[in-house]
Amino acid sequence: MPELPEVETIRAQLAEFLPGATVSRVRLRRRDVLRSPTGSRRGGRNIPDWMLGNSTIRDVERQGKQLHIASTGGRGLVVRLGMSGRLILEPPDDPPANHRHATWELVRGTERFKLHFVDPRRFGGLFATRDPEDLEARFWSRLGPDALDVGSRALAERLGGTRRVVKAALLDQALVAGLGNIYVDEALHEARISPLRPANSLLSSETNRLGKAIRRILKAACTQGGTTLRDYRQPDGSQGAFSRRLRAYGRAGKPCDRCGSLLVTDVIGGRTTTWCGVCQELSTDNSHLHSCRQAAFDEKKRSTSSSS
DNA sequence: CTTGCGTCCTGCTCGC
DNA sequence: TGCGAGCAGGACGCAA
Repeated sequence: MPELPEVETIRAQLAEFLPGATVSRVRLRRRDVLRSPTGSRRGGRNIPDWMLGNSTIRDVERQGKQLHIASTGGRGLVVRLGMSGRLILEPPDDPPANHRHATWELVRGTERFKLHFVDPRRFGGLFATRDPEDLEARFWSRLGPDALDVGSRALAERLGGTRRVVKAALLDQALVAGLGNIYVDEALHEARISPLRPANSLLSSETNRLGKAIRRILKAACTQGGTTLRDYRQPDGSQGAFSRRLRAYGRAGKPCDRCGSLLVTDVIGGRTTTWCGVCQELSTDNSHLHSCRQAAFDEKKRSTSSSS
């Protein structure tokens, strides 16, 4: 399930191969995967144009979880990966994957390769853009600041503007762009903030911690090539290595690695959420309690590790 | 306007 | 061993 670090990993790989290459042929096997700039799912005779046929790739950009493949002529293609979407660079002798809804054949000098858009669950899609202004107006202006380097002040301002629980607010791409279920749980755990806190109840000390946690975790995950769970793969087929560093997501019932309490789970903001009910505090004025518990936990850890 | 919930879609896991 | 139910989740539409 690609979130910002996964999409950034994909962007970086594609940015090595695509710029300078020309699209010699396009195939769209499932028409409803492509949306024209008017929103139509039927591009008619324009499909090759909307899919960048005969144009040369200039750059591959990212904002939040959205990718944009820009051509030198101004047109572009926003790629949303949704849940199960993948972009696969296919060496000519690679076995074909199922659910290849779109394929681009690319040429650069004597070099030829294919790029496939694969998306079994079809939550993702391709969105044609006419030019950079169109991209800005219909896509990127609707996203909040990119989570990879969101400032703690910007974050505080935006969280302060909504009464939703902080878990739901952080999943909203218009508030901050790039977080999904995994990294929201990780960031809230690291920042010791309960997912149930109303977003506008956070103190500035807490939004500072949260901002730091978001940036640190996303950067670490980018370095590791993302988190691989189920569907996600890099364009070259390799897996991300961040999975084993998850401390909250997917660890319901297991001990919190900060205080030892068992992590709890519930549906919050429509998404399965895992957190520590003890050290991710629900109220604002008991951080002293937290530090006491942590000291006790550290003490316990020291004594058990020294005795074994 | 803001907020919350149902829906889409397929593949995998779990339980009987 | 086989099969069906349940779950996973990003974004959007609609309702309160």
